[in-house]
Amino acid sequence: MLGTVGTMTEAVGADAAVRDPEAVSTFVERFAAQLVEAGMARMPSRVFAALLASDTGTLTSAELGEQLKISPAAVSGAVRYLAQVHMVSREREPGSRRERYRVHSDQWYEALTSREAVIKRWEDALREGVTGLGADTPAGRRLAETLDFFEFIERDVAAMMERWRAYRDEKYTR
Amino acid sequence: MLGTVGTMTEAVGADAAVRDPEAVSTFVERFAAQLVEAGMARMPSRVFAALLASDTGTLTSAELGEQLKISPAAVSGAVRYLAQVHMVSREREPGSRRERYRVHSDQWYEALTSREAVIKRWEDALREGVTGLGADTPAGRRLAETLDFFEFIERDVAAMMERWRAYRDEKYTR
DNA sequence: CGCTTCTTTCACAAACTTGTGAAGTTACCG
DNA sequence: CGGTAACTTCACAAGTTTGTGAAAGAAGCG
Repeated sequence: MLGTVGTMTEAVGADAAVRDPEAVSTFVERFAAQLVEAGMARMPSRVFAALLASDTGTLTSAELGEQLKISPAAVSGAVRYLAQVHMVSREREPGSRRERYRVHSDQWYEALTSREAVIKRWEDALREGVTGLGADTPAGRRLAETLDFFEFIERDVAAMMERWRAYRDEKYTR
Repeated sequence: MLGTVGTMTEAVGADAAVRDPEAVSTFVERFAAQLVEAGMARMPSRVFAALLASDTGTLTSAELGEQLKISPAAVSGAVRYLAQVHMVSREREPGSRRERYRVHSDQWYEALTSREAVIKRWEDALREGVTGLGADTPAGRRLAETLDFFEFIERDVAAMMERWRAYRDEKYTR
């Protein structure tokens, strides 16, 4: 498999030719390393970084495998994860078996910051804790305040993202 | 459930005696599980949750080991990590060999949200990427916008924490 | 000062995670 | 419909991570 592209008829964009692969690789590995440090698994991190550094913001499974020197299986696993957490979306160009993966700025900022599901589950655990330990105990009170904090953050982050969009529109769509 | 409720003579603190260990344990394990899911290692998560659920907000190494059924070595490792990321502080009561670990709300909120070091390193990697790929390339532009986003977030999170403190003071210190 | 109590360090076995080759599945294309 | 390109699933070997017991290291106390 991977019998070197040959036919460039596909992947129409193809201005990619002159990009310095060395520079791309350097960025990909460095940025991925930071994501790993922040807790993300290795392959998803690398795949995501590669997409970020692509000109169109999209890559096919084969391109990812070749660029990162990993098996199709690894690409598949990484992409499944990334799609699940909404950091990339998958598209299939009609009339092809190839899948394309895309990083959509708007979308992944949201995914990154909102982390809503995560916070929601923390809140649930805290709420149970307040009930279980008693809202009138010292520990219960501490948990309640923590819960309060998360609820505050949650509201405020939404507002922050609004401000970001406004700021960006002001700056870029002009 | 609640098997041995018998020995309530220990835990000298007047009202502290009757805390239901079952309820505490349930909270600790559930909350810790959420922390683990969010990327934190297992032992630090459990130790932190136990501190959160304690009445005074402090526990000794021995208490942690007993409550969580882990070795002193495990406690030591977990606490070292938590102290490093400023989620707990260590204190030694004068005239004792016992170390006490404390969760200080103010402090760990900051630790949780600021994540400054992390974001800073992401920004560095992105900045290098913009330079390496060229600020005038499509990919370079994408990285620049991402960098822009992080810089925005960073500024805004600081303001958000201010608002939280104001809100909390309004609510609790009265 | 030496004893005792508590904490930390270290080496290692067990458990888990990761990425792979290979087989299996899906769906375009002729 | 059959061929085949592309993606996914599976079982497993290699590599990490984790938590432990044992030994070493601090530090109050007598």
